[in-house]
Amino acid sequence: MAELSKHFEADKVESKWYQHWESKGYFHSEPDEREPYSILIPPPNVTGVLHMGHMLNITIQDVLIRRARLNGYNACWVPGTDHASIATEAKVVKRLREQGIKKSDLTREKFLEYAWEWKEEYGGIILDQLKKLGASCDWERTAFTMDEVRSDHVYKAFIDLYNKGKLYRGLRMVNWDPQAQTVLSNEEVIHKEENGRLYHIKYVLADDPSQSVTIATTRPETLLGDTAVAVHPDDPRYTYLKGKQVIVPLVNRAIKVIFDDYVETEFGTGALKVTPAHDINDYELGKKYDLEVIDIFNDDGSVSEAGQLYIGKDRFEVRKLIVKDLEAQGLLIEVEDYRHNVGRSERTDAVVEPKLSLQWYVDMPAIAKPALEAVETDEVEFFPKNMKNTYRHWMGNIRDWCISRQLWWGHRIPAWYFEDHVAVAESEQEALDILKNKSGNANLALADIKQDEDVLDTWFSSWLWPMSVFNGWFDKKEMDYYYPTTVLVTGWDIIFLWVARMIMAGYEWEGTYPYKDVYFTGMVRDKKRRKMSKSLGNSPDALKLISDYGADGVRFGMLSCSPAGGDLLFDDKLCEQGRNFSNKIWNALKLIKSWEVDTTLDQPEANALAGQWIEEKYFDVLSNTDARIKEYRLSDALMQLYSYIWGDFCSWYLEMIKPDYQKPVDPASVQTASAVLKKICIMLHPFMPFITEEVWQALKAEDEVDCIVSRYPESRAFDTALIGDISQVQDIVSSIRDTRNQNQIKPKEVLPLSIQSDEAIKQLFSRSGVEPLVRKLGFLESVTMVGEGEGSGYAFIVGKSKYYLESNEEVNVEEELIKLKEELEYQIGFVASVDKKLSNQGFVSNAPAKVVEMEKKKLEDGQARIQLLTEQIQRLENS
RNA sequence: GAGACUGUAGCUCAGUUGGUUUAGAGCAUUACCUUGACAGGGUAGGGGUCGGGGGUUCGAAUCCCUCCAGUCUCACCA
Repeated sequence: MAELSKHFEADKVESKWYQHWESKGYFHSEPDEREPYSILIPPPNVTGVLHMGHMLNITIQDVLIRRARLNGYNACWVPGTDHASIATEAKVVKRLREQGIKKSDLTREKFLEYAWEWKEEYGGIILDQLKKLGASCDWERTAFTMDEVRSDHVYKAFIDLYNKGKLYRGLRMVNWDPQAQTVLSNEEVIHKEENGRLYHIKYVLADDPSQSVTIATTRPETLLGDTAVAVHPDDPRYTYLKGKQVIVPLVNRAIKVIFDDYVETEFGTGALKVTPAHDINDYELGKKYDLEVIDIFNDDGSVSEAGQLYIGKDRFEVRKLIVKDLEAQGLLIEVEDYRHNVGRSERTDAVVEPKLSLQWYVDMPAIAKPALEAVETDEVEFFPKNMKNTYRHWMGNIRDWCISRQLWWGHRIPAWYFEDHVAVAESEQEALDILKNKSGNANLALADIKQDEDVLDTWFSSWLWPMSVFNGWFDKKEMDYYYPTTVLVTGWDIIFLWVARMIMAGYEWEGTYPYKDVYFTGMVRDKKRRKMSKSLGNSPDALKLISDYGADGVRFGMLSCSPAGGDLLFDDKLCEQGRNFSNKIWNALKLIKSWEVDTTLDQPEANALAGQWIEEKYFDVLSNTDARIKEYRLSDALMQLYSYIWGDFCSWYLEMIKPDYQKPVDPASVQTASAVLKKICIMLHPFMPFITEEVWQALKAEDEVDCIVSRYPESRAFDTALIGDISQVQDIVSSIRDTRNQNQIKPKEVLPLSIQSDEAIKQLFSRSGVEPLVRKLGFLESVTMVGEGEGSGYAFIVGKSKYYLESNEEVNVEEELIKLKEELEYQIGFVASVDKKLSNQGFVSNAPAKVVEMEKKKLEDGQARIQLLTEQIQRLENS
């Protein structure tokens, strides 16, 4: 074998193995007789580039899928992207504009051509980036929400819901994004407190200009569309307004005054202007009092003809102008600063404009029930559990889902119109037949009917993802095998947008859940707990991180701070730790490989014991890790492996069996060390696939398979007595080191040790290999059993036994006494607390026998230590 | 406004139905050691009255009440 490099060279190794795995087809899955383990990627936007959230998400999914593969499941991880209507259309429009092309100059078909071009060019970038992280997705299955198979599902779902009466077209007040010029669902509107102003404006009475009423509004520009002023019926200040009309300033329209207890007398002036076209509450008032609805805005947020004034100017510009004009006319009474909630578009950040319009809706209460129950009963299990609360609350108050979007990029709504008639159909021809029927006009031609111009909300395709990726409605073969999938891994921020709707869709069409478990990851934040964002510039470059720390290092970093649900405070340091960990493993391999083997040597007892121990401990860790992962506690699982590999394997085990400098080693020890390191590779592989494959390859036999497709060792019982004994050995060795440390004795200066022998000690040292092991690790010349009162040198206590490290140095009696007395004090306190417990009759009679036993043992041990300490103190004082 | 969650070492967090040596881990920190596996490594240490206050219990970080601080979700009154 070629000389191993000083450090683990991640970049070379990663591309090498990824290509190898892919070319061997290890990531690909086909239904077979094995049990499936399937995961669907939460499809990232085609517009996206890899960011920290993806990295976390992908790493977790890859851990689960690689683990399933190693456990012998037929593991299938389906990747893909979603078409992201709003975001993608915005990017395409921008790109066209840069080329001097206006969207409005293009036909729908031409625009879509450009859009597809854009998608082909950029849509795959993020998937390629996932590969850099080591994602073992089945790339042959890569899906896109707008490809043919997926689209077929979307249309079918729409038509089916419509036919079942669970989808309708209705006139409603919607959230309008004037920048993207489309409607948004409630979930796409982000409400935040912002600084605004409350304008007090005077409306004079129509029949008596000397009298007036002053209203308060945050949006003076909407007065152009006012059709009433409202006050509370019991408000004594406004009784004079009964039966009166007031004049809308500037436009000079006479409107009526209405009296409704919706108005809060406390707020503002207690008088409210009513603009039914531009406020949801005003709209309700309008309906109640049959008010005129004047829509004063164009789709881009500029004032329309209906506004009469400021026509064509933007709403925020108009706000300024109108304030000035009101002031000029003496109608602006007061302006006060006011903090209030403003809704902005999640995608464009434009202030959302409430707007009345005709849109398509899904009747959510009609389909929510089974999905709510499924989560309540843990048929679909949430990790962490408390996400159930959030889910329950939203599902219990669910509102209809507005699914039309006034865009071109997406699935065009399969609805055709003729006059007032609507046809929802798979094809234009079918729609024509329906409309002929509905209108009673048999001569209706294709040219007479018109398809809806709008497309569907992107989530309307995403919610079908668990079914559509397997072509589930048109071919049962894969569907029956892979569905329901095993687990969904996603951020909690899209629980409503996506997760809840997917569960609903699962029950609506398949009668069962889309996945058994949902693992909600936290949001990645920076050290200061700020959300990672482009504008803050605090989001590390994902690819740079990988090149700096290696994919394994970054995976380690992401995982080691990823409690489910909580925030994840990201710090480069964690990746550095991961990189160092890779390096540590690499060097363990180097060490073992560097040993010269002498086949004539027998295995020393100590090495045999060490080998047994590290093997038993392996199975301890294996079963522990297994339990953690079942609960999706990946961070814990990884920490277990980290401390086993770094602590037990490298720091203890390798030191135990290490031959003296430049001495050869026996074949059995190398054999065990290699075998355990190989098993470590399998165990760690899901977390850190590259380093483990590399090390595995260096150790594996010619005819052995690659690490990625090998099998986990069967979990088995392990020898707890042996593990306990070695743990005692470790305690003894640590105490020896501590004693040296505290007394400035060189760590490797070879000294004799005597032990005041007792039953426990005899038993421990009767195990073959214990004595030489203690000698080797403690740098001891000899280990001698002595009787009570014998032994000299630095004394220390482990368990309830006394040890003496003999040294040529003069023992500093005074210092030694101080230490011993401190220790004695602690032990006395300890024993007192235990004794207090045990002398409490309530405790002894109520606590379980096991607990009482434990306390008695604590007491005994403590008392024994007190005795040893007291003796030692006396001895020193007398000397 | 309604609800949820969190508060444990300098930092990030574990602590499973109240009971395993008078509270654990990782990182950071301190001292010492180390030119032969290790972008360092090793060894050992210091550091917390578990947000405050009550209560239930033989026993509370863990259960209940209350206060304080923070985070988030949903809904929103101009």
